[in-house]
Amino acid sequence: MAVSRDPDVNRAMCPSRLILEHVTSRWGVLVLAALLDRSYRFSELRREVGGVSEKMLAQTLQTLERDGFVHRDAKPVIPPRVDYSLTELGKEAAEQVWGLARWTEKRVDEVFTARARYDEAKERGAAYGEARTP
Amino acid sequence: MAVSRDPDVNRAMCPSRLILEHVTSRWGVLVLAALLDRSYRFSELRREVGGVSEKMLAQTLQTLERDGFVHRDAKPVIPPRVDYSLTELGKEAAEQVWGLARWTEKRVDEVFTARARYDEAKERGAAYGEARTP
DNA sequence: CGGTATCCTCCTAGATACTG
DNA sequence: CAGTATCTAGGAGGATACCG
Repeated sequence: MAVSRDPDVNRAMCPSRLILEHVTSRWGVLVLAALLDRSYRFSELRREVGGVSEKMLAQTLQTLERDGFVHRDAKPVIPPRVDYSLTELGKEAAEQVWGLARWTEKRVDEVFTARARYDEAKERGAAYGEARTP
Repeated sequence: MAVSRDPDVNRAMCPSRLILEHVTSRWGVLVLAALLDRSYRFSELRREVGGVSEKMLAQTLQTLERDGFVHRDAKPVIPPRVDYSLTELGKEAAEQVWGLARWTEKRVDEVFTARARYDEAKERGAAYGEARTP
């Protein structure tokens, strides 16, 4: 039988995996981090985050809104004005992922050192010709 | 100019983003969580995690090893025996992501409620025919 | 301003087959 | 047992154009 066309459904063997995916997604992390400071308008957020396309920002915000992390406040004025802010749940989420992000930044040097060591070891292995069969 | 063919290079505007991606990746989370309990052999880990292909498990382990989170201990015996365990850095990483995962699990009900509310609101919007132009 | 709709291009996960 | 090599479908995400 074919699996569902909705990727969210297929990966949802564990539902929390999906939520994790949403909040740790490339733009999800940055959006949550930005909104932790204050509320933002769409274009403002786009500039703040930097490098995100309209499509991806809209998609990210919709996902986060649907999950109950972000509140969307669309004012019926012309020109349109839409403000995004964190819900209480979203604030918790943002603090969690931001905590992880901060930890990661703290350890980035150690990771780089580890990588250099790993790559050098590989290099040496290749140099001493350990059973390479090309 | 063309950007690099290595996705890790392109996404690395922020190096910590990459590390985050490695530890929160689909299988990364589960591998770290498993190794938090004890060390595992390759096939053992494959069974424990469940649903992971050999290729993806190998790739995940290599990435985590390169980042300095996982220690690979290959014993020169026949048949081969390779044990994987967490380094000190990896233990920290695992605790961080596991913390996030636990938080997510705790809030999964609230997220589902939020989603139901969101979907229902969309439904109603469509039902009352608000300016749909198909 | 704040989005959608459409197209299009890579990337990546997974399946399969093979090796030391 | 513990992986590597190769192939492929399809999904993620960017570019572009358009709408209310």
